[in-house]
Amino acid sequence: MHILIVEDELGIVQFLKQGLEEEGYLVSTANDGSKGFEMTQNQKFDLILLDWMIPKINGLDLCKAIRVKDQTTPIIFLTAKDTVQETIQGLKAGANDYIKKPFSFEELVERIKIHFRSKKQTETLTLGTITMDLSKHVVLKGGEEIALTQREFELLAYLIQNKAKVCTRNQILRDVWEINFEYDTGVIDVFMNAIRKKLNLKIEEDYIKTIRGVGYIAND
Amino acid sequence: MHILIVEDELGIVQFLKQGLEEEGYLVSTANDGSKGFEMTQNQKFDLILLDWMIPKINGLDLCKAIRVKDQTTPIIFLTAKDTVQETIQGLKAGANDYIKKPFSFEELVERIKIHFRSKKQTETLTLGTITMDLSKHVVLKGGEEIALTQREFELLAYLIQNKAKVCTRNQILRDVWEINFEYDTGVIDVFMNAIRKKLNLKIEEDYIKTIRGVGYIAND
DNA sequence: CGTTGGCTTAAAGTTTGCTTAAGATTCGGA
DNA sequence: TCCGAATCTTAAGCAAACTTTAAGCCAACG
Repeated sequence: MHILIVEDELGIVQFLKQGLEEEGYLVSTANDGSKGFEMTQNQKFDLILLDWMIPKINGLDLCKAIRVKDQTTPIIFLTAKDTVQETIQGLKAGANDYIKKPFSFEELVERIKIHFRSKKQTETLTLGTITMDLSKHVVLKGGEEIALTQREFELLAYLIQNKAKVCTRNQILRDVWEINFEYDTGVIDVFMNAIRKKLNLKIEEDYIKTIRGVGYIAND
Repeated sequence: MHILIVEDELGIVQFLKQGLEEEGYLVSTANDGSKGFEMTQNQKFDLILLDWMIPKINGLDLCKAIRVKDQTTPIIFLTAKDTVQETIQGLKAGANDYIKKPFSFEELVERIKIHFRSKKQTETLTLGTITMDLSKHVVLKGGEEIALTQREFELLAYLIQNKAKVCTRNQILRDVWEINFEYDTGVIDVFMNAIRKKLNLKIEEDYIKTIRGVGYIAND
């Protein structure tokens, strides 16, 4: 995940760069608007943090300029405390989110994560000896490929993404089947059965446990 | 964590309420603006979800009205797809965040969590040497896992959540069994017995006391 | 010491989840 | 476009686990 920070205050830049790198992100910086624009045109970033008050080209115009060619990369504005008006303009200009200075670093990270949620698709998930590559749609168990159908794949991915948390039947229906009302015919059971069978889970590797009366839980 | 939902579409309300409750939040609802306003004046919520188009008082005016007395409680707007303009007005009126319909439930939960970050949210309950993790549905006593059934789990959690307060049999029946009329066959006794037995409570660690003629009380 | 309320136990009743198979539905290729 | 295969969904039987009832016993409190 590659983040671009466009900001002129050196202290803030260092603070952000270091913090985000510790979070595992690749971070590039630009200390003025035109430099920032140049960089966005030459390479692809996964997210852009944009200060409002920057030299050469201001944040708002830079945001608009980026949006001419690229409507998808999330842009988060860092706005000064009392410039709600400007924030609003930023949103109009195509920013996805805003965060007011002074902000807590934790909150910023959470905001960033939200915008990465949709990109999570490229991630690989693991559960014990099981590996899933979401982008390639491949499941391996101990290096051997397991053929899963679409729904089976989604269900397994969902459980792993919520590793160590109980997933209720309703939650599963809501998030995997996108059924938003109480309605249980036992589909989930059928799919759990199929997954367990295909993965050939032994007793000593019951990565997916049933919690009677509640739902299911995945755990290494 | 107590969330207020102000929304008139019954389907959405139910969907949100159930989902958020499963996430461990306490949820109250109001189906029009004036009801919503009344509720905010009479009690304190930790977060407010506000639809734009609601009867009696619209979301924008309600937001402004709430902000007269209360500038801190986070307000998240649920806005219709193509009303960016309105979203902006909402932000002006003092909302902290906005989310566009149709939204993914997962994203909503993430947004809510951000606003709760400052407040600590304990997902684990403790009682003496006993620990309960609600999301994992696990009970530990001195590090050792204790297998409880669904009802046993709920009952124990209820007692711990009401630590140091007497829970009458009727309250327990109402809140754990969801029986809202006087009706006692002695089920509670049976479950208390089972819990005490499984937790193997010694005399010197009688975390759960019986109050004869009244009910039960949990205390470290 | 008798009455009341709580504890304990076991058996009956109920629910839940697993499994299987058959009926829909979807999708791709001829 | 139509057909066949793969996938998804429904439904029903069964077994196991859980919940409730009920009855006898015991302890607390007057």
